[in-house]
Amino acid sequence: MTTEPLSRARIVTAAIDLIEREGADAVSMRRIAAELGVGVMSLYNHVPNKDALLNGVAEAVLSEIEFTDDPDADWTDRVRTQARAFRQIAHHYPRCTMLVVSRQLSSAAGLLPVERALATLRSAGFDGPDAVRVVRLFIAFIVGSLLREVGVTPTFAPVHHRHLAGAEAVDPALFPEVSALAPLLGACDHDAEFEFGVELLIQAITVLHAREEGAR
Amino acid sequence: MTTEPLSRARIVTAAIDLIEREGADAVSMRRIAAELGVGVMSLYNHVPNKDALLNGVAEAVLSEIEFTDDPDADWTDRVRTQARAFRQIAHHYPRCTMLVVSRQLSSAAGLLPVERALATLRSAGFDGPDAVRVVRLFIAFIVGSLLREVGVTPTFAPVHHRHLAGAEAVDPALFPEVSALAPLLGACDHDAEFEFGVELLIQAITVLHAREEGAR
DNA sequence: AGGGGGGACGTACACCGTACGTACCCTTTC
DNA sequence: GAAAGGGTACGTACGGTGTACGTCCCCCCT
Repeated sequence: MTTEPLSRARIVTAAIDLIEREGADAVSMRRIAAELGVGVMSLYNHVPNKDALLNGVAEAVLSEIEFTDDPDADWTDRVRTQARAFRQIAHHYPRCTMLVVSRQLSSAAGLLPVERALATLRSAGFDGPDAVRVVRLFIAFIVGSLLREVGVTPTFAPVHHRHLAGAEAVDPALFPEVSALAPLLGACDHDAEFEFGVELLIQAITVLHAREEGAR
Repeated sequence: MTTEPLSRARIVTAAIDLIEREGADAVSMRRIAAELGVGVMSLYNHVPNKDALLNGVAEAVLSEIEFTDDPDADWTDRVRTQARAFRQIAHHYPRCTMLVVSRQLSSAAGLLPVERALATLRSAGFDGPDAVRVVRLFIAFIVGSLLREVGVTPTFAPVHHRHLAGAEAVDPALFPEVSALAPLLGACDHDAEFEFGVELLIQAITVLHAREEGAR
């Protein structure tokens, strides 16, 4: 049996697999070591501590985003594409999403998406401050969307037909709107919801863009 | 000494205090018990387990949002006000924000904000599906903003002048835009950033609103 | 007065992250 | 060839965690 040498990369991918298979709570150094058929303390030869390992996981996931940027396309299309690319994480690594979103990584992995977004906006004619503002707006929207999609943020979905028609659903007297719109709130087409948000944002920054062009 | 009887409420507020004082990592059943001058296992007479306790914390924080809704105001003003009210949590309980945002609570506490938002939008003339979409859009934006504000989400701030002018900052060859805009990325006026986003979103849904009115 | 239920508490267990010491192997140097 | 050195794997051990379980005591109700 060719037991290839332990390495940071192997540890990180083992952690990712474990998280996707059993959830973030299942992650422990012992568990990962067992997964790799290795002593617990051997991990520490390649990773300073658990926290750094989780940062590694976040970076690895983040750096798998495929940015196929076509510089000739319309800037709105490029923005659309980049936003969708970012959202891919939630599909490829649903249970790692929380991790990616909830640790700030000062490494290069985290900077690439920003670089691309800024380049797109700058080349479209936005000035520096506006480009930064718009990027932050998009990131906030995408992060919030991913969290909802991953099932973690308050979807604020009502009790969602707890199994049967649990009569204890929502008190229509206290929450008239919520209970009236319960069917809509209970279901969520994440794709459609995301696209709606992206289009709305793009349209909004388009008028910002027009204003800048006009002022020029 | 009038040692008032242990209660779920007392436990939850002790947890909130502890989190705000020492951060979420400091929370342990033993720690909270010590804080209350009480045996560890006594807590379990009022709270089924730690997870439920943290849910209680999230609900308590969430339910402290002050919604002073003026039904006579312009609907855009009401939306603005509600968005800002939600953001207040980040200021009152900065270190609890992550908790509020990262657990889905199916209790009534989580439904109130949605109820208010839906009511505002419906009374402004949005139909059901659009109202739900818009609420979700706003929640995504606000959640994402709060996470950034609380310092947890990838601000994607570059190395932020690590102490001195650390020459290892950002490679301008790899990240030209990021390094060019580093001063802007390094600083973030959260208030301004939030207002920018809210105004842009409101403006965007205003045209959606106009379209609906026109079709009527 | 007696009985019963609920709250407070101590002990115990399985698991966690990781500091530290040890044994091995592989490479480099004489 | 031998010796020396460094990096890797590993076991043990410590202080911490959540919580299951059993015991005690007090208060209230009959």
